[in-house]
Amino acid sequence: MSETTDPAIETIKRRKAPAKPKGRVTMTDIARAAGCSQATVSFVLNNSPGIKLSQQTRERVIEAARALGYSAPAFSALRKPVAAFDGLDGVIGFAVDQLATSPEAVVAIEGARQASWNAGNVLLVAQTMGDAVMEPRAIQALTRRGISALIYMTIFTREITAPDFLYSLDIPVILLNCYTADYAFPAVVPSEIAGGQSSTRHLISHGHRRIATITGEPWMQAAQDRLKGYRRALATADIPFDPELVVEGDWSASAGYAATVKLLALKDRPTAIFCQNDRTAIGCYEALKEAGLHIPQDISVVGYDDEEIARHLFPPLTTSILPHMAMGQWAIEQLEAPTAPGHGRYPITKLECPLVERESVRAVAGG
Amino acid sequence: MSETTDPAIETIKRRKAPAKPKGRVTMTDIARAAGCSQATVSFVLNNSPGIKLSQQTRERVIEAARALGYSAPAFSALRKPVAAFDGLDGVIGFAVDQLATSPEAVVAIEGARQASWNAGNVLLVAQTMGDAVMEPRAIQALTRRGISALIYMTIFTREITAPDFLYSLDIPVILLNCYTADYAFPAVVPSEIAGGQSSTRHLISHGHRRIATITGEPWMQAAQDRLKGYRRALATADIPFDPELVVEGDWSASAGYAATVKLLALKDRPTAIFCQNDRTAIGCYEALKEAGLHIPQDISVVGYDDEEIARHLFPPLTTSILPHMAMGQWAIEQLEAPTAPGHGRYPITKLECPLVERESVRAVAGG
DNA sequence: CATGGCCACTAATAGATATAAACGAAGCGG
DNA sequence: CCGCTTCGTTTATATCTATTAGTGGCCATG
Repeated sequence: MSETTDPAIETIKRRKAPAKPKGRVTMTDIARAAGCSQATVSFVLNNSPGIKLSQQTRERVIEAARALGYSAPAFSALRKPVAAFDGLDGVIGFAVDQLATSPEAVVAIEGARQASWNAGNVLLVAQTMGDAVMEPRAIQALTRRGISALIYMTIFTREITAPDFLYSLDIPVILLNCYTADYAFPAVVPSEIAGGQSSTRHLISHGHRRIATITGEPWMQAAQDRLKGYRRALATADIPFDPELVVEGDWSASAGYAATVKLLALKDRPTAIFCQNDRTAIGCYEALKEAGLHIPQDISVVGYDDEEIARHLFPPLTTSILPHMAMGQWAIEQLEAPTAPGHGRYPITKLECPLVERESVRAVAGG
Repeated sequence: MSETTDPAIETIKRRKAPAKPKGRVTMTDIARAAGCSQATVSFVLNNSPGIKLSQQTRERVIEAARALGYSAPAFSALRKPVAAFDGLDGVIGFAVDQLATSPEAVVAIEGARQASWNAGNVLLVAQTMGDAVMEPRAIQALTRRGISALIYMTIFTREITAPDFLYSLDIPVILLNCYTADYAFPAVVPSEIAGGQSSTRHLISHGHRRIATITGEPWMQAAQDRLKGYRRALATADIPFDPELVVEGDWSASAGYAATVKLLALKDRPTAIFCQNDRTAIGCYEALKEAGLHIPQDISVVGYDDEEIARHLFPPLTTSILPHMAMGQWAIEQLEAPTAPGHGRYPITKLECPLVERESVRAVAGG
């Protein structure tokens, strides 16, 4: 006896099916939840002109729609593959925790924009403010719009535990200035170790041997790495490491001031100071000037970050450029590469921090 | 013998087709254009898993869909009315011509973000680069999936002819730092006239009577208005206007330098200089120092814009703050106001540029 | 207390989309 | 040459959405 071929039974089975937990939310579902008809839901959601509905009903419907997570279909095929070749308009999302607090975010966005502009890709920027509630909303606002890829940036270089939803996106995700422990996404960060090393090497090559450094807040990755680079450069040049010459700061100008005062009190004063960011260098300048020392005749100073102000200090400060522009470009290039990222394991890419020589370093007299 | 071109049949076919002047593009339309069935279109557009299709067909469908401008429905009711009261997530679009060239854009965005954050609204930023091709794309990337409102900002304060599509949006549009001749949108700009006036008045109130000014590029609105404010302040104080004391610059430091040199060559030197932006003031400082004059003992200087650097000049520069933060907030407040803007005629709102007093102004000796 | 208008909404249905099933062509093994 | 598969697509249909044409209740009116 063939049990599957009786047409009548088949029909019945299919009819029964309407116990449909299809997962998908329909207007009928909303109607049920809101206690009205599907037609009403349609009217409300489309703001159909010429239809009069009570405010009450409207609100109930919208509330129910939100509660059930109703949303328009995505048509994922219509998202343009972010493209280097054709001139069409892909949309790339750029999520960053903060835009305004430091210029780096804007610089990275600018790098990404330049890189994507030629191919005709549009960049949409959203701020997450590192807020657990708003971050998903902000990123949802991007993904709902059918972006082809997402660049996720943090202001501070650091390891992050990516929010869960990053893993379930069906588009390429690139991390900028941060990375995850599981290497699930391509990531790019500045090469702070190399930066610290080349800053220090720069001083060494000018004949300095007593080189002090003022660090940032020690729990920050960047501070650790810049210090590591400093030590490497010393080691490479066979200069013994002297803990006396490392003073802990906190990235602030006032800490730079205090640290410099401390360094000047040493019996064997340094001939050069590597300030691990430009703000610290500002405080350092201040303290040196108060002590009657001239930069760079009496003492050399280098900073880090190449903030706008570094150019306007007197004398202009030799410092290292954070490669945020290049990082933005890199992120886009990854997307445009023939092997656009899926999900797998990716190495962390580090980009160099080039040194800009200005006038705060001079060869040491007896060098 | 023509096999396909019987005119009568052609006509009939054409007549039949327009039976659907619905305007809306459907999958069936795409199918017809791509030479396949509606089902195939559905498969392609949804990237339906488990369905195998030739690359060729896929491409033809996607191409046709793009060509016909197929798009998902927007469900306008689901975009949360930008709301001061409830805690739901409206999405507000922020289009600006350039993000990176000057910090004002970011400041305005920050103002808007702060104002919208509490209400739970998300801000999405797109750059138009003032590009006729990319601007519509960028803004479309915002509007496609439903934003509740659009803020349209330019870097330079000026009158614009708004792109046509701004008029056909069904959401409130606010202009920031620009305005249209037809007053079709609420607009907010800095009150440059009042700013120029209060800068000048500040000098007058410190006893200055010979007050020079170095302008910006004269075709720019801001330059004209600041100059107008300067003249008004003089007039109010019954100080005769002396054309000798107005030197044309171009916002640059080098123009500020040259202009200052010119002013110092006057028989009757000014005792104060109103530089119409901070960069000009930098050049002005330079020239004054070279001439052996001390600020503010020998001569007072005020700037305009309150750029970061104004704080770090020596002496710190008294200048006027561009109210971009406030303008961003204002834009959001308009949206949240009970009478959210539709389309009509709106006055141009001007926000004050507050003066920050630092140390570059001193009362004139015989004042 | 019929009458009619209008308000807020629903029923019915036309129109669109998603998907299961079927179909024809190509390849292939026997 | 036949049956069996697989692939790429269509057919047919179930579902979902938009819209036209009501429906019933409420109120004012005569």
